[in-house]
Amino acid sequence: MFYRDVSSLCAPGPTSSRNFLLSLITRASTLPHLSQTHAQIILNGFQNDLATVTKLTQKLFDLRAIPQARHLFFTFPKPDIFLFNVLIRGFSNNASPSSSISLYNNMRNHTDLKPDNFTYSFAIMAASGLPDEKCGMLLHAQSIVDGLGSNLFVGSAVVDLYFKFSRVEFARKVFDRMPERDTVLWNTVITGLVKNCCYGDSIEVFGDMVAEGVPLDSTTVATVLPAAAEMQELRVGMGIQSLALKLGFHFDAYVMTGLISLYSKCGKINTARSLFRCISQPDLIAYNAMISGFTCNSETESSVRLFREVLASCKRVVSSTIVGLIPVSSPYGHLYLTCCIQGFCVKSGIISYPSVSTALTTVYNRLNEVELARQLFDESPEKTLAAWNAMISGYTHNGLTDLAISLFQEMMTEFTPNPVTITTILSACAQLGALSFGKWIHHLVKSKNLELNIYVSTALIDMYAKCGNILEARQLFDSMSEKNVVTWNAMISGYGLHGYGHEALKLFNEMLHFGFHPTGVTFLSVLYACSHAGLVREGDETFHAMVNKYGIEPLTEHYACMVDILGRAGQLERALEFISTMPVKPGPAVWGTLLGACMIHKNMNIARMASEKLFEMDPESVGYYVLLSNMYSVDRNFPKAASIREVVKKRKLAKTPGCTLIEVNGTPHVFVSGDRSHSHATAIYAMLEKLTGKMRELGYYSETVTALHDVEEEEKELMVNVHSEKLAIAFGLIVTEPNTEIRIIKNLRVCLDCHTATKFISKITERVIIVRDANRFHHFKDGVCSCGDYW
DNA sequence: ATAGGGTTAG
Repeated sequence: MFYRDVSSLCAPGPTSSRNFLLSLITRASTLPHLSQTHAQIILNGFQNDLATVTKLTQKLFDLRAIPQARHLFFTFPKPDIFLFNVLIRGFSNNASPSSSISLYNNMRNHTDLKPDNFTYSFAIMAASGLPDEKCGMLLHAQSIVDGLGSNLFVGSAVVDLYFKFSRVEFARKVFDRMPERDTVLWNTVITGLVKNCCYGDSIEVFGDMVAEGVPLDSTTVATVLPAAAEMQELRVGMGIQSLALKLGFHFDAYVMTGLISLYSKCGKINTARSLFRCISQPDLIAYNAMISGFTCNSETESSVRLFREVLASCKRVVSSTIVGLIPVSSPYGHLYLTCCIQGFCVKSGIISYPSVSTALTTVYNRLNEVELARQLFDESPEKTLAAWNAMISGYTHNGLTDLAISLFQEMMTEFTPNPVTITTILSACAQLGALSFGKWIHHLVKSKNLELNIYVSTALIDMYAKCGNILEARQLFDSMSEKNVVTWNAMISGYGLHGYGHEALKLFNEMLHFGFHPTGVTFLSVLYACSHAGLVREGDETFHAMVNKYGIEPLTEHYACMVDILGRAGQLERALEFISTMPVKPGPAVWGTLLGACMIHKNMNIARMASEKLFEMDPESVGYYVLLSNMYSVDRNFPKAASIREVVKKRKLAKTPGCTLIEVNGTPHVFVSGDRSHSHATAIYAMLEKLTGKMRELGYYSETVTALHDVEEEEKELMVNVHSEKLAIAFGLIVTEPNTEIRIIKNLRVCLDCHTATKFISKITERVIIVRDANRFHHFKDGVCSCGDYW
């Protein structure tokens, strides 16, 4: 408002020339200073001089005086295209892209003005900050019409625009069709690919750039390094490093920081440390990179020490410094440290930074302190999308999928989900087996052009596999141009889940053929597949390759899986021998698996031994008592079986109630054993009775012996017939069209009787029935189950 | 015009 009365601000002086006024504008470093200059401009009669006003407007934007700049422009009688450009850029740089665009439209109404390459470049940059891509695409088309499509400035802006809207293919097409490409254009493509998680592609483009002899600059190197870091491709990163050394910008501050981050992320913390020591005066960002490097390599002490150093050197600590210090990647055992950091943040006020509270929320969630996490989330004054994502993912990881989904729905009223939200919620869908919700998310992915995001597509594969749609998972897998280890792992474990052992092994070999390095998870997926398909020799070989060829140390899960493979195949003695070779003490998972195998092969001696270990290690878990009791029943040793059930009763151990879910038209229906609460209950029981009759004719009889354990003998047959699986299937038969698939999900393992019954039902009704239980998938068709009655 | 560190994810 100080523009209204300017006369008081300036003393009358000698008449200034235009050049003198221009230099005054350049030198003005504060707003009052500039307004004084403005007064002088008016006094000297230069208020309608284009060059002077343009420069003044530019300066006003530099000093973030947006309303003043706007006022100056709108009171100016005849702006030229250059002045328009200044305004369009100014608004765009000051977070008002919509003002830029309306100014651009305003400009188009002046028939005497012709937009130039700067106009388009600035307007397109502004459009990339809008919520919708349409405006940018229109501008792109208009720039082509005006013959500016091949202009380098315009081209860079267009490429950047498409990347910002995840239109990776569009961006690449524009780039490919540019007749001339300079370093900045190449850099823009590399940056865009990295931002869209196309790390491999960005490295490839970098390679093309080198091959074509395009001059690199430090920006090129600084942008491509994070791609190598993210892929943990140390050798690629080192190749880039040596190139930088040859070209003379290895010691550029941006490059150095990128290298520190590269080595840290590839686990070479000592190299990162010595690079850091090379920097004589590290800036804050270099410190941040080093602190976070220590943290993610579990060198918590070094991290804290460096942080203290930053504090002592009177450098201002920023939120990202703290974020790097928070032990997100290695939270275990750091609850106390996390609380201390939180204390520091509260005292210093840094807690109000969303990134800080989000990182703290994550650590609490990873330490299973869900309530502490939720409290932090609730107390955050500004809830960013990342904060919501952190909390939703925390719920998902802690098995609280229903809370995750309701929080997601709450979030949707404020935000539109980003790739992180989508991967998280897909993981919740996978856990729940919520196929139709997952499909809905898939549509969302398509509408947001996020199919090329490797996290998203991998999560989709995982979701489809875990929700029973293995073919859809495979189609997605085949359509992906870029895959990483996790993608392969997801597909392999999907095959394992469905009992397709040979497909899993085939894929594993393909993966090796393509040069991917298998991880511990890869081997677990392969072993799991072997166990579900009864592939003993293959499992054996895989385990040995993992240890001897790939040098991966097996975890308890790997051992348990091997015990499962041997045990299921009836090689119980070998399984026992295998356990004795374990370098770590076998835990409940290992003995539990062995007990399960004893159950299948009716080996009482080893079962007794395994259960003794289990009761000792894990007395609260009721599952083992059930298994042992069942074994005695099979052995016709009913008194012993009953005595074990007594123990369970006396210690008030509760068995997880079995329940089955079926989704019809997107609505979930949950059944428990003997359930009569469903609105279709009468029809369901009538259907079951009809089916049971037909099944008996075909030779079915209830497997009363092993199905039940804590129920009196006379109740057994009655209850077996109303297991939740059967209720859900009967309901599915009633409400779905003939010949359609029926999919159900059981929270525990499907029992033998239900398994047999489902085979009969699939034959009688000519339906494909897909059952997901706690362990795997069973595909029933024409009286046969894909698991070969071996699960 | 492009640029290094940091939060949320498979």
